[in-house]
Amino acid sequence: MTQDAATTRLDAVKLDGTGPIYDQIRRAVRDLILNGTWAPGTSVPPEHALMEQLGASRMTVHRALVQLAREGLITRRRRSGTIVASPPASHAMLDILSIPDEVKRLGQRYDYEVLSREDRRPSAEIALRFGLKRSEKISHVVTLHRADGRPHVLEERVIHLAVVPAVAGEDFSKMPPGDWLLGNSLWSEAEHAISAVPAEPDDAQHLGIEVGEPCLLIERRTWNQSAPVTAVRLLYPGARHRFIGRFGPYGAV
Amino acid sequence: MTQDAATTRLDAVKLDGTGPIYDQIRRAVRDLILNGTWAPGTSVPPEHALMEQLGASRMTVHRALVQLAREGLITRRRRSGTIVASPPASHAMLDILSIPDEVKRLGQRYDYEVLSREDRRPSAEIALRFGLKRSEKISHVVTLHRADGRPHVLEERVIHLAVVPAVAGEDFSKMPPGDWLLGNSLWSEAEHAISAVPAEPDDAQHLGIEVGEPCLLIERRTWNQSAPVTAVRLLYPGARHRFIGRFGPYGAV
DNA sequence: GCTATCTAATTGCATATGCAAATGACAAGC
DNA sequence: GCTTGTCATTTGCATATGCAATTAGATAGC
Repeated sequence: MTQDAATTRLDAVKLDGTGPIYDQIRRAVRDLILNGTWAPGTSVPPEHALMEQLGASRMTVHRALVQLAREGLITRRRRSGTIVASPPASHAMLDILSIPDEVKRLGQRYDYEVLSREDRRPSAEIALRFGLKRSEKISHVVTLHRADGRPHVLEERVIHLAVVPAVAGEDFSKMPPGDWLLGNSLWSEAEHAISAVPAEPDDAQHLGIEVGEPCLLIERRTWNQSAPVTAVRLLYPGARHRFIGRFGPYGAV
Repeated sequence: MTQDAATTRLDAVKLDGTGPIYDQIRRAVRDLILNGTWAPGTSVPPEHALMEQLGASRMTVHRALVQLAREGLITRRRRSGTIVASPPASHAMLDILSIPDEVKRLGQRYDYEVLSREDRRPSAEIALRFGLKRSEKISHVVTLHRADGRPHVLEERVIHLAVVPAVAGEDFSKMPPGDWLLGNSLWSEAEHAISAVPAEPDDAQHLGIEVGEPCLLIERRTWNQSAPVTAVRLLYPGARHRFIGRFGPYGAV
């Protein structure tokens, strides 16, 4: 079913006069998508409409849209028109991915348990671990994910209440925090760090492994327009997990 | 200094007649670069020349070259023309990178030592570890890299002699195997796997850590046109190393 | 109601044309 | 030799035009 075109207001597209016209158009549309003005699934005005609105030739508009399509922000089909793409669920080696999906892809049964949940200013320990200011109000959630009943990964997460206020009313009983955030927050940038660490006593108990056993630690922080959204530490029992990626010398294969 | 244009034979560009013309051109040029016919640093024929040779309009040729430039395979400058780019030394989180560079970027003094070197068919143990057939002739090299005199990473590598025959005459006294390969082989595809493992006794001794201490293991295999080139296991003391990457929801930031 | 057909909206592609911008090469002048 | 200026080459950008391919939606026929 086609979306209502009224959801993408044509006059929202504004050029900034710097650089080539096609690139001004590209950036204008890109920004409308990234800041959520044009939501995924809504339709982008057809080339003719943009052409008249912006006073550019169709080929110039076309060039901008083709490039956005190659970047994956929009998808285009003849006659149907152009719609805003949904951010890909997974890409490259270590994308933001859903742990339920990750487990199901391995053909295992998934379940999870929220071990603790606190909404308040961070303790000194948590502030240190996640690089927070003590004054920032956050939600702190610890979740254990299981595959076929066995501990799969231990997730410790902070969510910035100022950026994602809706989290206050969510108890993560239907969906673990990572998946809930995918649908309830926007992010424009992420940073990963991978390291190998020995399991601490608490971690070892939750994961059912020996203290000191090697674990793969993935620390991820995400921002939206430079405002921190969430930070997470994912602790995987090292013996059971590998992360795999494929690519070519110039990037994509 | 500009390269001799004679190194890029114009008649080497052949279209295959499938798909849009601009894409045929793009693929034809891309293949000439990837298979080494047009070496990095050599100049690509100017748009006018390709246009006449191929019987396409300049805009069509232009479109193909602009796209290749965006993909990073060529670099273009007005008046100077178009030259084949060198593969980027590093990109994204876990690219093929030079360990000397990695150490120097940390501001530390680099040195290395080749611990062993054997050119022959693989032992059962090595074949298992790298997924080789016992019949393939390989070179097996173990190298310890140091930063400020301290062990930094232990590298164990196999190189396929059939694909990189020149390795037989190289003793890696001037340059470690990874860096030597960057200049003496081509690759079109790579696969990484990251995991956390406990240090084995041998590893622990070389790295100066305790047996069982967590280490980050990076296993990388590279191919050129589906022929295996090299496989390497890089063992980093986990406590001292992290790998960091940054990106946005749609890929590049 | 269901299906086949037609129509028109929309993107995809290629060409031709013209001018702008950057700059390597060379010549002129000191 | 050195600097300065001019010229020609090459890429960058935008427009106008025309046709092809796809297909959603309307229409006609059963």
